[in-house]
Amino acid sequence: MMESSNPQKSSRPKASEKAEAILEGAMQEFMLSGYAAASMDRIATAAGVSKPTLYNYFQDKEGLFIALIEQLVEKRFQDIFTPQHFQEPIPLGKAEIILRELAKKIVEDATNDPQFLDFMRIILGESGRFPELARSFTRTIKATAFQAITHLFASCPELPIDDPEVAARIFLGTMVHFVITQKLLYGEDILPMDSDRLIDGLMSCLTR
Amino acid sequence: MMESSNPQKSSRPKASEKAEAILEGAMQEFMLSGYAAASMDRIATAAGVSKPTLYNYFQDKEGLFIALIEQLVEKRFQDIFTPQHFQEPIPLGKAEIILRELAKKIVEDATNDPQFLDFMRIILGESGRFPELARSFTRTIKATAFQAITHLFASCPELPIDDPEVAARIFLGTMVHFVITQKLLYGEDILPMDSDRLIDGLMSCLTR
DNA sequence: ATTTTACTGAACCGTTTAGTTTTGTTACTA
DNA sequence: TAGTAACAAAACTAAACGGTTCAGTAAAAT
Repeated sequence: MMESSNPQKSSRPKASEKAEAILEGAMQEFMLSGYAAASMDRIATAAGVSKPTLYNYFQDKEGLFIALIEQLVEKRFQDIFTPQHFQEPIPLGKAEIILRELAKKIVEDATNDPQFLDFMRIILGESGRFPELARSFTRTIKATAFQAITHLFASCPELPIDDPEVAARIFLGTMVHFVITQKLLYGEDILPMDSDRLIDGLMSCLTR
Repeated sequence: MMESSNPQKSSRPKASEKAEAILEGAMQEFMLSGYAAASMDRIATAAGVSKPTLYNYFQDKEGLFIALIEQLVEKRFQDIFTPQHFQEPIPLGKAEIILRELAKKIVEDATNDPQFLDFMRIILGESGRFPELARSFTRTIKATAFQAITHLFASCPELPIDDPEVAARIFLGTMVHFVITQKLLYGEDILPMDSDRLIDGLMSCLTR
């Protein structure tokens, strides 16, 4: 009977593949236009799917948007927190190195992955009209990052940190604000600042 | 002849008042709905002005939006930088007090003035589609804040700061990121943190 | 008293929107 | 081979959009 010997052509795609294609099209469109200006027709076209099919997989525009952002939050979460940066125990003397790598990674992510900037823009810009998505982002990504960095500061005797939670806030705040200012708000052209210089100053101010 | 004994009724409002009313209506609508979802009809209604009048004062939706944001950038600039926080020379021993007040002011502004949060959301969320507005914000507000704080760190011998520019980045980054996380992204409910505790830790980490 | 200016309110234009329905085609299945 | 389920393509609805036009009115200037 030879069912579907050729999986790439002429055989019906699986349902999950359709949903994935729709989410991919939605990502393109939502990231390019924002929520309000995004068009369901363009999403369907970008996904290579008809509009009724789109509405068969997702209830409406809002539902598709929420599904997309939730998926992106999870993906970002795994991108950031799967590496071995956050295993215990932290070898003695390694904490500062790990922190420096982490700081560098934040800047590099924002520099090399334009999708990441679009994602930040959407989360921040729509946080008023989609507070639950912002909360999901905060609970999942921000909270985990704070925990990991706090742990890093706390469980390392070589770093005489009075208040590890506050140190984590200073660390993440400095780096995230740097990325927002330089990349999201085009500060690179207006207020140039070498990221290594900032990281050096930040570390020398925290690890002491 | 008794011209216009009653200035509030029956006399034609000045042109500048109309423009102001339109900008006020535009602020309500743009802050509530964002750029794309804002409606020119609703702006005209909110401003108490007919649509042709609206288009008599502003070329189109984009022009009105740009005019509004530019005005808000200037207003915010004056709100923040008119006070006597940034006069020279800095009296000896006053630098740390000024910095603490400034940090407190950032948190209080974000807490008490919901317009400020809406403004941040618009600037960040539309920075991709209106890069010139983001640049204007960066040039006017961010750059001035960096300069002032850098000056504060630099010209005060009691603070042994190696790199005043970096210190300013750490200071502003920590406080702005705190506001973004706690207020814009609802971190207050998820990751509670007392602002005084953060400010204490930040100051003890910077002034040493 | 008359002209000029500024405005309103409503109708209107063409376009676009989210979302639905209808029709035809294609692949799988009994 | 007939039937079914899934799909694309297209047309469609009803509403909203940005922006314009127009007739009429009231205040200001001459």
